[in-house]
Amino acid sequence: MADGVQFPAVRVSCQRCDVRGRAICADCAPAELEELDRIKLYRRFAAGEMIAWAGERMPMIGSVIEGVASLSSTLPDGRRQTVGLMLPSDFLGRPGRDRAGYDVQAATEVTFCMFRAQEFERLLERSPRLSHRLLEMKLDELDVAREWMVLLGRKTARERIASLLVMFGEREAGARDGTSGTIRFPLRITREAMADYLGVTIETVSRQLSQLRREGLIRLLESRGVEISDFAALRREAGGPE
Amino acid sequence: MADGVQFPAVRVSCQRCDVRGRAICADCAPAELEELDRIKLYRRFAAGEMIAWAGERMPMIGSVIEGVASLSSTLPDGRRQTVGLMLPSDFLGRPGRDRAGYDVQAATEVTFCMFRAQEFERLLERSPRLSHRLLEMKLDELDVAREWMVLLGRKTARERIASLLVMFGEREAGARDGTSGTIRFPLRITREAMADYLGVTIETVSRQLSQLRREGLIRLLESRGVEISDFAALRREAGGPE
DNA sequence: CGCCTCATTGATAACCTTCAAGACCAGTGG
DNA sequence: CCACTGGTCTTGAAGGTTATCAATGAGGCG
Repeated sequence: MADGVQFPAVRVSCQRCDVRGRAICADCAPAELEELDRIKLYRRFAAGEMIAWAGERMPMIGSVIEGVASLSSTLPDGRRQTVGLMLPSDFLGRPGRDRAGYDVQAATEVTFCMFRAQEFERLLERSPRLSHRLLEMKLDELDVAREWMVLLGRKTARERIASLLVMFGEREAGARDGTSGTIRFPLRITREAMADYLGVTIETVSRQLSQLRREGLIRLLESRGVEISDFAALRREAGGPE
Repeated sequence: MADGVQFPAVRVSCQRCDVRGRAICADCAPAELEELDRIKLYRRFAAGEMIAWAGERMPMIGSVIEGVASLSSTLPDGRRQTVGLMLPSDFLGRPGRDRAGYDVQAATEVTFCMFRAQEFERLLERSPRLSHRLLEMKLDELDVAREWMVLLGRKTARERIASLLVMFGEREAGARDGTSGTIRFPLRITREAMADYLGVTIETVSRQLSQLRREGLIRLLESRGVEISDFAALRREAGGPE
């Protein structure tokens, strides 16, 4: 695990935490929360910084508080595929394993709430609420991973881009279905990160975004912003259940 | 859940079960095993039979005892992607959800050890050993799913076929690494099932298998059998970490 | 035997990658 | 102030890989 040298550790009370209520600690009783509070540590990582390397020891596990971290695998010849985007409240690391299964990289600046793996595991054994919550979260991750398998295995480049925009848009605007108004939000991640996640090249990402722009489905704003005037129309381009 | 009309229910003692020791019940104490024994039911499904439909109620969950079941998603226009192959000992179903997330189909004849979802969940709440085991198994599934994302996102058709053969071969022969001798095993599933899992068409599966055969890396035997003389060579064709 | 499913093979075309060039921007140092 | 550099992004041209369409063969079963 890299030292976040340029970003010193910070202490924030769990009560005031942004993801309290939807992170691993969501169901904790006050006593459990207190225990977590005692062994936790906030740390920040700069955009692009590695948080862990596949196969290396990873003594710290924990929750993403803010920002986006990517999990990715690299083939021997350098081809890379992102297999998960960790967003605020997601739990990073596998209790019971002391080595990272993937490269973990901060895609944006990331604030991370860390626990020493061993201490956390001990707490996990004593707390059914905590382990039940972990199970639920990992089952959700499994569903997301499988949904992404459909995208990677069967969708066209155009549909992949549209799917990503829809996913971000829903997160951003709380835009469940009847999103009639105009949505505008920052993509946050680079074209390369998008390409790695979508299983295409950065050129294809760029071309498809331009194509959607030319067709009036989206507008590209500065500093990686996008504007979607007709969210339902974009969703139709995403090629289904999403 | 479809009625396995043509295959009547069977009772088998957990003690004599093929997957006892690696299924959900692996860590169970005798008392827990007895409880499972009481609420379980063996059922067989014919090859091709649907076990559950995505979005439909799925009142039974349980372990695959024998055979292969596929989890797959279908896009509105009919494109289909298999997102998981459930092999003997794998646990099918998500406790806490009463609807199936995917189409579940018997790819071969399947023997299934079923529990009523509600009864199983009650047991799960009372047994930390059971729930811990479930967590471990689902975390393994998550790793497998992510490994497959790399295949779907980045590997060539040739590498996909080779990867699948390597995966089956390892399962079959317990062929960890130093597999020097000739391996021979049945693929069990149709070309269509392979294609759905690999994110390619059946024609591509067929062509790549023929190509590998022409190059002497594999031999195609009757009734879907394959023979691999140089397993390490095939593994090299699979394009990496596997 | 006819019909069905499953599998193989060929021809053609579409889609996406690869290779290449250039735009834009921020930061740095002369 | 401006040139230079590195990183990010866009766009074009060419080529390769895989999908699509189509025909045929092999095997099982009524």
